[in-house]
Parts: sequence; structure tokens; C-alpha cells
Amino acid sequence: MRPHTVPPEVEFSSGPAVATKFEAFTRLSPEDRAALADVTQNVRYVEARRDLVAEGDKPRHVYLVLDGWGARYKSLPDGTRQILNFLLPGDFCGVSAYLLREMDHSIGAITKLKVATITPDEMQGLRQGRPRIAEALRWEELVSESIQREWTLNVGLRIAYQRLGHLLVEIYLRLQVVGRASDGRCDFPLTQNDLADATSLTSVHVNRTLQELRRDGLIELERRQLHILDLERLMHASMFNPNYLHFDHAGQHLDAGNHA
Amino acid sequence: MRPHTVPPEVEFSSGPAVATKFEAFTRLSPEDRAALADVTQNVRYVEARRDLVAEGDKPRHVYLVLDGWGARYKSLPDGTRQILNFLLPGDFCGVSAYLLREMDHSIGAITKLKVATITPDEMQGLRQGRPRIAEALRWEELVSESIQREWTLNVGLRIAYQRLGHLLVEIYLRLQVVGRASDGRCDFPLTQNDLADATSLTSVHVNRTLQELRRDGLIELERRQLHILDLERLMHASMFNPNYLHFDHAGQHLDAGNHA
DNA sequence: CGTCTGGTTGATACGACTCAAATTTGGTGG
DNA sequence: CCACCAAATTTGAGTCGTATCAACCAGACG
Repeated sequence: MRPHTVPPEVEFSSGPAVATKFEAFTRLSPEDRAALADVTQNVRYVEARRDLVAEGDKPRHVYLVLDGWGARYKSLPDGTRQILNFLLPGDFCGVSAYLLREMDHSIGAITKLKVATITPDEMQGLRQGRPRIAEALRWEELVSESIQREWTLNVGLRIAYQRLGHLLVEIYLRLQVVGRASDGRCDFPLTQNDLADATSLTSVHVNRTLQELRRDGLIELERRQLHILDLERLMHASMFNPNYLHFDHAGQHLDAGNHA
Repeated sequence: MRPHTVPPEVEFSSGPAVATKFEAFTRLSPEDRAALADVTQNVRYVEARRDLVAEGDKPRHVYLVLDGWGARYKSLPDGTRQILNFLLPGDFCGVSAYLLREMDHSIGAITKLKVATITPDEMQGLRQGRPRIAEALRWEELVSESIQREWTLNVGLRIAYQRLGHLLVEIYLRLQVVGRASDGRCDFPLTQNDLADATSLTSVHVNRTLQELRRDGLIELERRQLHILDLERLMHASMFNPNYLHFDHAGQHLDAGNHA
């Protein structure tokens, strides 16, 4: 166990997260991987709790999260804030946003964030030259839309206990697919306040509900480390159906016929 | 005023909804319009309250709503249902879904639905041959993602009064952009039950909240007709910021240079 | 003319919020 | 290495928005 003076954005290792994730959809050739590595040269860091992009900005770049956690969020005039999704290592954002005049939401860093800055032109080149990556990018967008739908349902239909459980499972599975989680364990840099903003609960209620989840032997959560003690049971308790994540290698048929 | 024996899916007229909507983003050439008309030859009808596609289905076609209202929705094992978005005339669905093994949600008809069935190949052709339409399709997807985010926020952050108000405004503006609404008036085939499923309220509470909105002189709603009496005030009351709809002709720069 | 769907009303219950304060944790500097 | 501080977590008490349950009503339809 690492000393808790180490910042939470410490790297888990296991290669570039995007490539690992894309393998949940298709199989990449060495050339595909090289092309991905190519466009991720331009790195930028954002300090924890600072914004990467703000609502109202003109979208210019595509970003790829290399390390750290971010969040899409939106604020209301009355000061309330809704986290719309978390950005985890391997997640793209703003793939086509350059078509819009201005951002309709903000993106902030939860931990210190390491992102690759990619130009629309580079994306275009990637798409034209590497058809499998083009498909994987499309797939990623579909998954991200699906996640957004599931979040709508999550805040709409589930009570606090299931809602939090559902969120924990989703984060765990998404980290697992990029090689950042295993054995029920993962880094978990979110404060109870973040969880509150993501689940539309108050931090007080999040606190009490987490205690319930702990009391029921479903999770341990301390020192920014999450340990899911019984994934099956937690999934059941929170009515979690993993189908919406589409981590099912649906694009494997693309493997054949491309040896370039 | 039409007699109320006429079914709610009666056509408002004003040309193909998609083309009208795309004009909120870019300017289409006659050839663009012809290409759009070309791929919408294959028409299918779905009776009110039947499903167009069900969760678990293998996605095969792209659909374009020509007339009538539909809804994306998701059900939970406990029988509750969340409407995730409404499909209005001019809305595409499943543009890239063929990449996925199975649907993660269902799409049902609210009223009798008239949809065009488009094959992925036809979409591909449209994209390659008509760059402006390709961009408009991309724009449409971005808007639809943005709407989904706003719904997450809507059910998460707003209280019943604002939440319903917000939904009514959104629907009105979306209908307006396809020429199906004006002067604060539009068809409104949703039952209070549908509104409940869309806002994550109970139909009882929807009923009481609609009465409040009426009492405050913001809306009239009867005989499947919505009349927004004071759009400005309703928008203000529900903290409605139209930026997320991106009806701002962001793609007008594409107009020039294409005379084909 | 009975049936059905959708809308309306009333009474009661509960999940989550609010407000307020105390306690713990992690980081910082003397 | 300990004192100090800010941020995060925890606890308690009271309140409120919305759900639940249960009737009842109105118009559309066969």
C-alpha cells in the first residue's frame, strides 16, 4: 500500500489507456497503436480543481485523457452544480465539438489531469488513415452517449442507495477496461461532495448512504481507495446492467482484412 | 381550431422537417435536399404506443422521424420507466448504432409514427456525397448529446415546477425549429403519464404542478394542444438557457464554396 | 350506455434536504 | 516532530418536496 502522501493521480501503469480500451471493441494493429501514440504527443496538464474548458468557450481542441480524473459539469444560476459524467484515462472529449459555436458545459479536473491536445485535422487524418480507429472512435462516442442516458435514468429512477452503488460499479468497470482497476480495487479520488454533485444528492446524504453500503459489507472506501467487496451483490443491489457500457468486442469482425 | 376527433399526429405541413432543422445549422443546396429526399423513400409506420425498436435488439437500420412523436426510454426490473428523450419530426436515430451488438434502450411511438428506414450504406453514401449534410448529421448528434446532458441536469437539479417548465420549453423550441410550432402554440400529444416518465415525477405530482403553471398564467394545456402564454417568463421560471440546443447557424460558413 | 383511459383530488408517509456543529484527516510550516 | 489550518467527513434535529394509496370524475369509444 502506498503512503498517502503520494498524490492520487499516481499512475497505475499498463500502457496507454485508450489503446487498452479500444481493445474492448476491436483489435488494433501495431500501426494503429503507433498512429494513436502519434497524435498524443502534445501533452498538457491541468491542476486539480481547475477547468480544462469552460461553458461558453469556443471549442478548439480535441482532448484525450492520459491520466487523472476529470468531470463534465454544468452549473445553474442558483449555484447548484451537476456533474454529468466523469472523464477517466482513455476518454476522449470534444471529438466533433469544433462544429459548435460554444461549449454548453464545462470540463474540470478532479485530480491533476494529463491530457493530449489534438487538432481537428489530426483527428481527421487518424480517421482517414486508420479505419479501425475511426470505428473505435465512433464506438466510443456511442458508449459515451449511452452512459449519459444511463445517468439520466440513474438520477431519475434510483434511490440514493442504488444510485451511489450504480455509480461506484460504473466507475470500477470503466477503470477496469483501461487496466486501472482489478480485484475490486481502484483509486477513487472523488470527495463526497463530488459524489453528491454526480448523483444529485447532498453530501450529507451521500455520507449516510456510503455508511449504509459499508455496513452492508458491499464496499470499503477510505484514503481515496475504493474496494468493492462483492461486485455481484453490489450490481444486483443497484440494479446494474452492464449492457450499456458495450464492452463486448462488438467490432471484432473488423480484425480480419487489415494487415497494414 | 381542428375538431378533437382528429388524431394528434395530424401533419402541420411545412416541408420535410429534417431539411428545415438542418437550416438552423447550415444552408442546404437543392442537391442536398434532393439527396435527403432520396434516402427517405422507404417509409414505415408504427402505431401509437408500440415499439419501433426494443432494448436488446440488434440495431440494423437508421431511422428518421418524418411525422409523429416517439420516445427513447429505458425500463428497470422493478417496472419503473424513464423516458430519456423525445423523438420529434426531423430527428434521426441510430445513425451509428449498427456498430453495437444490441440496443441499450428502447424506442417507442407516442403517437402514430411515420419513419424513414435508411440503411447504413445509404447513410455512408449521403455522408460521402454531400459534405454539408455530413456536417449537419454530426451537428445533430452533438445537439442530441447535449440534450441528453441537459435532461440529466433537469431531473437532477430542478424541482418539479421548473423541471416541467423546462421540458415544455424545450419541446416547443424543438418543434419550432422544424416548423411545427409558432406563436407559443404546438401539438402536444403527451399524457401526464408520459410527462411523469420523462421528468421522473409521479403523474399525480405532474398533474398538480401543471395546475400551478396554469394558475401562474404561464401555459394553457388541453385537448393535446400546448399554448405557452409567456415564453420569456416560462424560460426564466424554469432557468432555461437555450444555448444547449445550438440552433445558432454555427455551420453557416459552410454555405460558401459549394455550388454543386 | 357501459367501459376505458386520462385527469383530478385528498390524506398520509417517507426519502432526502437544510442547518448547524463537531470531529477527523491531510497538508504545512515552525 | 508537533502545532496549526483548511478541507473533508460525520452526526443530530427538524423540515419539505414528492411519493403513495385511494377515490372519483370526464370524455371518447365501441
